[in-house]
Amino acid sequence: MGKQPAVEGPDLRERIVQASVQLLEERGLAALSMREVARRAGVSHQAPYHHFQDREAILGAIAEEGFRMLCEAFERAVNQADLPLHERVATGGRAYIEFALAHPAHFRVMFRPELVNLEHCPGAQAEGDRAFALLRRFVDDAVAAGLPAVPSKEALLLLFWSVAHGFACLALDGPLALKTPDAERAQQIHEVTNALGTLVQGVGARS
Amino acid sequence: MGKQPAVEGPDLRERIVQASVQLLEERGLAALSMREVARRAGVSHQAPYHHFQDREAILGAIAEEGFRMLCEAFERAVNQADLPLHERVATGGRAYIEFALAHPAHFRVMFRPELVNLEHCPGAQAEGDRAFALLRRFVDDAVAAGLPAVPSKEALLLLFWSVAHGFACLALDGPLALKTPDAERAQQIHEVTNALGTLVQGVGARS
DNA sequence: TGTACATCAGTGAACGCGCGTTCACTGATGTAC
DNA sequence: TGTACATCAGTGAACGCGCGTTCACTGATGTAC
Repeated sequence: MGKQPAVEGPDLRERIVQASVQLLEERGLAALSMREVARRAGVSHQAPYHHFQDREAILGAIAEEGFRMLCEAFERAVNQADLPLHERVATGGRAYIEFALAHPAHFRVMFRPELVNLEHCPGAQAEGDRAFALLRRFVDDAVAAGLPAVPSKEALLLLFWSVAHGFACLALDGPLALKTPDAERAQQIHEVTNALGTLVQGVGARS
Repeated sequence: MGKQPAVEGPDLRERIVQASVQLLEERGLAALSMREVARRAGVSHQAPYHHFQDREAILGAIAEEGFRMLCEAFERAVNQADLPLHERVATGGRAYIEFALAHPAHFRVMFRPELVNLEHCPGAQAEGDRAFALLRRFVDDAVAAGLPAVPSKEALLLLFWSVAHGFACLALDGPLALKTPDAERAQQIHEVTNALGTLVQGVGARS
């Protein structure tokens, strides 16, 4: 029971998501219509409606996939061999930024509630919460390792998040996208995350 | 020569910009069409074309206005009475964030080159450069006041910018927009900017 | 001073286009009896 | 084992809508002579 009927090629649902991501990266949000997606996936313009109620549902699936990838990348980076605290902070930020630059379409969709109301997309909501929990644990660990929680853990969390998120936005869509040649981007990421690490180190954490 | 013909009410050009900002704040980018803007400004759907070639030109005018406002707000905040360095850093960040939250439509348009190619909008380009120059001078002053330029001035500039920009994005469009009630927003802004100030202070700058 | 012409902001009808949406259909798979 | 029915992914024609764009027009202001 519930066995799927045979489908030619990979799952159409998955193909639609892939086509949407590709479309977003090439031509941006405004170009993402149900009809264009169907065209890209090589099916009739009605086919996508069997898998997604509307555009927002497709964006929700992309956001879910994005949060899952971000969780993986962040966890992998942070759980590396025992690093000193300031390097762990720099590494975590780097993982976030590199994820954003490697998956621009996912990243843009994940953080715009006007596009994807997460309440309509329980899967994306859950993955987003998981990512947030990882970040919270990261800060907890940092404080346990000697970082003073000044003025509060919440503020530190927001500070770390803001640095990584802000740089990602500036590099992805902001003026940095034009000002900095791609060749210097990696260097720039290292410098900014190291600057944050240095500040963290300076504030008195030596673990 | 070149004297403008009489116009009923305020300049139509200005009314179109205002209507566009209002439309962006109420219904977002996707709702901004030339026809809808004309409707809001109370003129025929062709009238806006006498002042703006297309949608991008309107967005360019909004970006220009936004950069001008940001320059004003930032300059006012930073040139206040002599503050110790760490407070000057916190104040600068606060000005940036508060500008973004007070003028969401302007802010969103200013930092998306896919929407407004600044090369097509020399006015916006110039104001943007001016804002960037202010930021550069802000960092120069901080370094002159004792902040170690580690690993480089560029990196410090990007770090400060990223913190303020990242928080603004998260609060405006990101998950923070939903998670944090408006009443706590001001407190949150203070905490984050103070956390940055504390780090700056800890790194050895005492001016 | 008047006359004739140029300029320019704004109007309103008409067009073709891509969109979301509705609807009747096809054809394969699964299920009841 | 067969027959009859249900389900469900995908098709393709048809619709009304808002959009950008083209075009001929109006009416006020400015300019040449």
